[in-house]
Amino acid sequence: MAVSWFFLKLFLFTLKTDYYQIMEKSMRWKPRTIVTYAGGSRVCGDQFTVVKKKCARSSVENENRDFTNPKNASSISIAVVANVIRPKAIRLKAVANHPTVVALKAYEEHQQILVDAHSLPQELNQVNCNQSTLNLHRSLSPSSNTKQRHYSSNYVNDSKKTEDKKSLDGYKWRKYGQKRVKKGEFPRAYYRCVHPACPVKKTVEISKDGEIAEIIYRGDHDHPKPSSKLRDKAFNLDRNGSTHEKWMQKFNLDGNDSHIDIPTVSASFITDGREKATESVTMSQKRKNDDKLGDSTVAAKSTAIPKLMSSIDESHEANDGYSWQKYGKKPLAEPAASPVLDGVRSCSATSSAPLPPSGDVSLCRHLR
DNA sequence: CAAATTTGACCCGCG
DNA sequence: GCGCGGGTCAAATTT
Ligand SMILES: [Zn+2]
Repeated sequence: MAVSWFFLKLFLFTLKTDYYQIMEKSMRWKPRTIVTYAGGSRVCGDQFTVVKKKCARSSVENENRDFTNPKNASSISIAVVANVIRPKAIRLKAVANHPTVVALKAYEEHQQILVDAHSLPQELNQVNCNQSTLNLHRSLSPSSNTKQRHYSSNYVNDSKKTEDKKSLDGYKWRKYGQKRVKKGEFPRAYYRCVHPACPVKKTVEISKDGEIAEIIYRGDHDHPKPSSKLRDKAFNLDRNGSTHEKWMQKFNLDGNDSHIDIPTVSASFITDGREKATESVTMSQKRKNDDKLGDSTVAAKSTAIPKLMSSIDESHEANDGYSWQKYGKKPLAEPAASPVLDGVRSCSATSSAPLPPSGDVSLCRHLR
């Protein structure tokens, strides 16, 4: 009872909290020593070791892409984990038929040009839950063996022609792994920013039915967000063409980059369950073991990094506008009769370190 | 050929 | 000590 009340309170608080505020805070991650890998490069601390990779050819089946079904794109969900109080998180779910969402949907249709999902105007991106979900799907569903891409009809003309593969968040990522988590119910993809030496990583997760999408950002970009000419162009075009205003007006959207209320309907805590300060040691240790490159400068000086989860991810450039590259993937489907899936190490050692000064209650989880 | 993904194997903290 | 769970690695593939 008490707990419920508490949650209710928190929920109400959340409703009042400006979405942007949350996101902004959430993006203020703590810098830390990094041990990242980008493409064939490995970055340890300030060092940069490049590891060349070979190439090969063949075709591999991947039936783990069911969740990319376009029909799932219709579901709108937003998950934002904010460490409001502490390294706890809050999950927000958007109302599917909220005016804003509807407007966005209409706006999309209105877009004659099949603008890449990544190229929508920023203010729209920031609240386009539906699109966000879409993007998630795409993000998690690279071309399948059937060479088919399950993109929404609105975005068929995909990013392949955009200057890069930036996600809505404005950054470029490289996938480096994918796993089934939570009893295999949810596929989770791991991405890291492709920017050299950038420590930021993010994990994207969606439920089987595609209703819940979560994005967890970890780390802090140490570089500016790459610009998106295409997006800017599309935005300006429309804006200058008067249609922009019309639409914005019609749907009561704020034409400026000001705040747009996110239709929140539910909130729940997400406990990490691993909020102990243990990463510092374990991380460097693990690295020492793992690093065959002989890096030992991994001073994993970690301080608790709150966790941020948001399906708005790609829709909120201000938060993560960096570039990422995929550099791995995990099996999603039941490895039929296949050997037990190997476990995966958990490194999300989050600590309960004090919150950042500036009242930075944010959300992020420590990055190792 | 290079860059990006896919994937099964690894690693490791934790219960 | 054992196994699970989750994050990464890195060779194999795909683009
Ligand atoms: Zn970055």
